[in-house]
Amino acid sequence: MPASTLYEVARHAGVSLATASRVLNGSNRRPGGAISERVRASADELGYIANAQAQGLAKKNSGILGLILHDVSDPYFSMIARGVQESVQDHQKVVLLASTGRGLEAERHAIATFAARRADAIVIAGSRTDNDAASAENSLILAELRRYKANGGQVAVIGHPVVGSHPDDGFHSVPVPNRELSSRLAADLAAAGHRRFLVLAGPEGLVTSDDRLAGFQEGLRHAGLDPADVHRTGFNRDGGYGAAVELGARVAAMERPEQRTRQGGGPAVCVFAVNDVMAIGAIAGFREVGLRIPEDIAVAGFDDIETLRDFTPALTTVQLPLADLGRAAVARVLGGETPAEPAGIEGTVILRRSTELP
Amino acid sequence: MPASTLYEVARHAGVSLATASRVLNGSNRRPGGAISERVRASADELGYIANAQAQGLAKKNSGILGLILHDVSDPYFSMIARGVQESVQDHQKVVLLASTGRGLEAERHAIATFAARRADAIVIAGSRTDNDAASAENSLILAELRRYKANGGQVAVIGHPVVGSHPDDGFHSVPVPNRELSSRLAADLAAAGHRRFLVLAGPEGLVTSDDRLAGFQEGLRHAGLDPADVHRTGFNRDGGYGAAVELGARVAAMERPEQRTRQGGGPAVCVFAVNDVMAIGAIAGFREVGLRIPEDIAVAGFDDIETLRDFTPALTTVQLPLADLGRAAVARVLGGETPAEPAGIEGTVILRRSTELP
DNA sequence: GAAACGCGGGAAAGCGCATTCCAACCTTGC
DNA sequence: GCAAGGTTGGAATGCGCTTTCCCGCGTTTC
Repeated sequence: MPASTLYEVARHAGVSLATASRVLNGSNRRPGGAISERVRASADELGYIANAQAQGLAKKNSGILGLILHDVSDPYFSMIARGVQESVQDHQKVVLLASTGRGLEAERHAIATFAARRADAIVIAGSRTDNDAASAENSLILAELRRYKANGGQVAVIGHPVVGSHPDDGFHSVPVPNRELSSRLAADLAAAGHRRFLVLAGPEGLVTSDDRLAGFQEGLRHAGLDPADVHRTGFNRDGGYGAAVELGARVAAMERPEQRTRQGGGPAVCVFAVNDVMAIGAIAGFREVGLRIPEDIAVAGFDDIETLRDFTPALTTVQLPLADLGRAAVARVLGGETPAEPAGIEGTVILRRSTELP
Repeated sequence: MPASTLYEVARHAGVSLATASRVLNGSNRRPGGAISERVRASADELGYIANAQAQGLAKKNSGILGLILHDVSDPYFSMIARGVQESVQDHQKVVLLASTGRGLEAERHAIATFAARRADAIVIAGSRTDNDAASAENSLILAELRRYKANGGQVAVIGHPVVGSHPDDGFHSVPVPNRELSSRLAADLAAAGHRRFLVLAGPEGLVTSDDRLAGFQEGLRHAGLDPADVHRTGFNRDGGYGAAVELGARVAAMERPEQRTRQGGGPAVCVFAVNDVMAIGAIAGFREVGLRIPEDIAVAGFDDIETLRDFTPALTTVQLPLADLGRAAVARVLGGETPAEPAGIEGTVILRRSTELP
């Protein structure tokens, strides 16, 4: 029992294909009431379901939005995915998902796949990588994106723009103020009394990580403090864990500068892990080597992942409206209610127990 | 600059449409070497990208797998999504995502949408709801699924089968041994010395929750213990939190049965929250009212969510190979390397600090 | 009352591709 | 050397739908 076609519905209702099409699938010409009734009844009776592929071929749009993520199971991305998904649903479209596992070639491939499916728009989330090793692949990605755009597709990137892209390319972007927020985090931490810092950053060239690092240092400088030490590691939980185990003892042994003047304890060092899962890993690692948070060492993260809100000690972090990021990206490419927020997305520094001083 | 078509490539290479089609998009007839070369070169030069919609229309499959989830941002589902995504990628297909937010009508709509796109297969994850209120919508879902299947689609359900479905329907399923594992958890907890239990369950009719509850009681019975008290609440973090705040004081005041015989403390009650996020919420709630875990009250969860592995105290839970669940579902519907695992999926009870007795 | 007009419905031309026939060609085998 | 069988490339058809164009009809206008 193959699905019934529009043609069958038309015949069953005693009208032409054109008429059936007009009444069932939106057209600017609405056939007369009686006929519409009849067609709709026939469609119902036959259990007609329009073939979206054929429609897509005939009209020139597919109703598909392609979403490219590094990893759906990462809470950062899954939250963005949720925002995208919701918005897209409002637009009566559907989302096609691709996970790249941070691979640039996989990303290029995903773009090509979406292009092949004639996706109306593509939203890319996830940090760009910008270093020599990646430059060849970055330009392939750029080329693919340009071709896609030239064929009428819309592109939005969440976070840093595509490496090498030019404003004229017309790629939309939803900037994430990583730099500013990290700077503010540094300022707040300094204001709270922290003096020495260590940043657990991702690999060099990972733009999000680099931005957060740079912003943090900037904030420190504004506060009149020395720049933080930097330790590069994996941009994930294990990176944070490994670094903590490796550095734990050394870091804890550092002398707290004002220990002489101000009585008493508190951690000598405040560690800023450039994202929450790294921070969680780091905390686990520090504990592994016998350090207490925040008594022996303070830890701050970035993202404010929902699942981690009940973590103990409560994690100091920067809240990012992840779902909104996704929604904003969709608004950029599919139009609709784009509020006055093209200016950007807000975030908030949240100081919690993990960086508390006695 | 519209995308170039196969026809243009063929003309550019001086061959027929048929030949070009045969060399570029897999066919069982491979044209001769020289010609293939030429066609491929032309395609390259013109930047040809096959139109998947047209291909889908001509062949009768779309290369699309539809994935239906309750909520992408829920770590349970996002992990399944990851498994599905990976497998699907291996099959050179693409995944279409739908989130229902636990709405049955949304689920039906998602199925219809996927059917319209002529998805090759549909994978449904997420607990079924089985109660009177849902029965009308459940049968609509069932009807939609049957129609989809009748048109040649494959269906796989992770967890409990579709409510009302009959084995003859031929829907694949990836059973999750919720009952057995909960039973085992109860047994292990009993063996560890716990005697009184409280289950924080989801709303009645939510099959996953009901199964875990029933299994737990069963395990308790086998261990010769009294059945646990049951408190129904939301199947999410806030449900756990609310219940904990509400019940905290009362629960903590309960007398530990063998307190007379065996010296000393330990929690009087062990709380089993039917999923990890509820457990986390419960822990936060209990703390809110001044209770310590596990000294004053023990808490266990279910799922072993990855992000929660570094939680303190480490959460006793049941590990479920979520990504494998997704992979298995894809294997069922798309074939391929289906190991000898159609028998089912394994899980493991993991006793951690959150239920430790002194 | 005739001409101009608007409107509702239908015929038909694609959209970009896979695939079934066909015809021409090239191998074989005896 | 010739027929039978196997290849190979091409013409044509159709997948299910949208949309343009056209035609016939009932209205309006002077």
